[in-house]
Amino acid sequence: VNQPPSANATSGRRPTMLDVARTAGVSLKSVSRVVNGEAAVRPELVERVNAAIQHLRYVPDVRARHLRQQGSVATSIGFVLVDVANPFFSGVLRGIEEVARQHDCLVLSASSDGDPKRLDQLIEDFLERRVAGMVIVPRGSGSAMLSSDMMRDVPVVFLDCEPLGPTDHPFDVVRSDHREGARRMASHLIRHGHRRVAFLGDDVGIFSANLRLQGFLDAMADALIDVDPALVITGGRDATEWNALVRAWLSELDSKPTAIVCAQNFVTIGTVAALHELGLQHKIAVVGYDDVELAGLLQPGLSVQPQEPLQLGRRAGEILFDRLAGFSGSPIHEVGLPPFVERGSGEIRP
Amino acid sequence: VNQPPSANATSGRRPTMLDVARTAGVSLKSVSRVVNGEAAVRPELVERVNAAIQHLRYVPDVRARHLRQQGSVATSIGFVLVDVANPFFSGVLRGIEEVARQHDCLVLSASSDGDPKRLDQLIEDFLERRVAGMVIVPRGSGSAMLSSDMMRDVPVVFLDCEPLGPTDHPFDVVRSDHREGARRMASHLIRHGHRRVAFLGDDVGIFSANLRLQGFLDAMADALIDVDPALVITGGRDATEWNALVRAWLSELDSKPTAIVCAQNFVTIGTVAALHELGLQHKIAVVGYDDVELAGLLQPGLSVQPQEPLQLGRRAGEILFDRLAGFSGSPIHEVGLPPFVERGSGEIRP
DNA sequence: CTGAAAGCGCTTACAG
DNA sequence: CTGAAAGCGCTTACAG
Repeated sequence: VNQPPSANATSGRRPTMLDVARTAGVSLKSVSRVVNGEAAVRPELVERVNAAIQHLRYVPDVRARHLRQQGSVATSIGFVLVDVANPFFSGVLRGIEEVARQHDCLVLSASSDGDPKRLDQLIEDFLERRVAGMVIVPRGSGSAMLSSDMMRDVPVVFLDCEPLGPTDHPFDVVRSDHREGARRMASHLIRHGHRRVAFLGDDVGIFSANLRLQGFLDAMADALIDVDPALVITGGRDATEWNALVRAWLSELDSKPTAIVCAQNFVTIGTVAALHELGLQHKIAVVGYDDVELAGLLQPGLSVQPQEPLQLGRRAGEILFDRLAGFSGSPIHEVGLPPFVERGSGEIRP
Repeated sequence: VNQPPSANATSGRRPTMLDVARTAGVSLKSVSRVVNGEAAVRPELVERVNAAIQHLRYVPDVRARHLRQQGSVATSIGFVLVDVANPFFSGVLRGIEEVARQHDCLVLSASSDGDPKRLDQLIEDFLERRVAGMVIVPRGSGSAMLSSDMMRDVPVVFLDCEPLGPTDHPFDVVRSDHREGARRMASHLIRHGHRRVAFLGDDVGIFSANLRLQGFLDAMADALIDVDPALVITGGRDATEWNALVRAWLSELDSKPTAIVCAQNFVTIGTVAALHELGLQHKIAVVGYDDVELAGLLQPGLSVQPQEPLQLGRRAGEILFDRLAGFSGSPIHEVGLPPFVERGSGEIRP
């Protein structure tokens, strides 16, 4: 697409360090010294080399550099997330990126869509590229990678989820307190007089979704309320599906819920839209896990249990780079939860 | 963090192809053949090699592979965006990622925050990692990279923006029709009876923001309306800043606008919040560039000129891989615009 | 069908 | 302060 530079020795291929050395009339090693900013080089040589670099538009090849250096410096890390188009994950990515930048490190990211095969494939892809470390959202049970020792020598921080299964894992974890968050949401509704409280969320095969359901059940049990199985719904994939699902569900139901716990941002968006379309937004109380843009401007305002995606990403990044710097303490388990936000929808009484 | 595998020859370092060859009792080249799925290998050898690979948990090093292969296959591409936490850009990233996946290619992405120095730094970082191609949002005037021939041999697709300046560039472009979109928004408001129409947007030093302002001015000129400079505001950085800015601006203004064009998603969110907080949401008409989550559930619903981030990303990715496959037609300029969406806020009359 | 040698672009370890 | 040689982990080009 672009034109090659004015005639020089490197027609076609990119100039190499040897090309620079020849142009500058010095040895390969001297160029290497200049490129890496090593002190002990005669200023006049530095001049000549830099001139040659400028003239040839030489850009060093970090892949070649690291082939010999082996893993001495981190040049890129990997982030396996579920879907980068979900604002929760893109917020986390931004947080990781900020920490990586401080270490002159770039982030390779990819969406697994919760498919364990794809998750494993991506982890392998990252290993093949020799990322210095990985942040992984291990959603998708049955991952072979997570249980193998394939990732030895590569620090891993689990974010948002942990692998399911009985065995403990040796990795660091950064996530919100899914169980306590959901418990808090449900008991908030119960405290406002509700007993027919519904739970809408992702498949319970998902670590975070499972804990959130547990938290919901905790609150119901604490209040001695029997859970009506007809009020526990899972399986929507996006906001559009949840909208349709909620409308069908509410219209078929004999005894409607007076309050709903939405366990995730897309669930919340679909459900709130459904309630508005049915004209029930002032009748049925709703609380959502994850904050949503414009939530405060709805009528009623949407009460939520927020997460702090940017902060989660930063912490995961910091821990990862601590590991890369040699920190070898026992696995870190950072499980936090910002305060619940009341905006109206969660304070509707039955 | 993790334990090394049971005793084998590669204590400490990752196993190499040579380790596999020794374990399997074959030559280096035979392992290479098996790893790359070349046909002409005796089945029994394939067995032995695969067993050794399993045993050692060997993962090939693609960086070493490509050192010799040079740019024959694309293993990663770069995406320089403005802010991955902005849903517009994360949607685009998702679209690029989908196309890259079809080519077994990973995406390296990074946020420039619109800083030209950072933009140049990121482009250089990507070149150093020898990405096969790049999608770039060239926001930030004064980039040296974009005007140099530093990127020769590396296909580049510009997304959302193009470099500012008099000179033409030889790169492909995928973006929405900023000027026409904004013209449409303003003339929609004018058609509903407004003459005091305000424009709130990013700095005019930004390609897209500039065009959107032009489109606004086009519509005003077409309607023979003089633009009041007090009604053209730029400079907010995020929704929170825009909210404060709009409230201050509206309270200081003698003659308020009856309608507002918000040129970007964060501008829209901040402005709509400000109007709601001032109780003016039914008094002043608003239209926004970019669709926003929950926009349809507000009172009144938010009318927008949407973009299709996923689609933009996909097209940029497709064009990039066409170039990588050898397509050498003249630069592609894809400038599209989905239909305007009426939801109420843009149809308020003065 | 299999393998020994040279080379990709750089760094390390060593000698001057 | 400078450079020639060996090597990082793989592939290419060639010979058998």
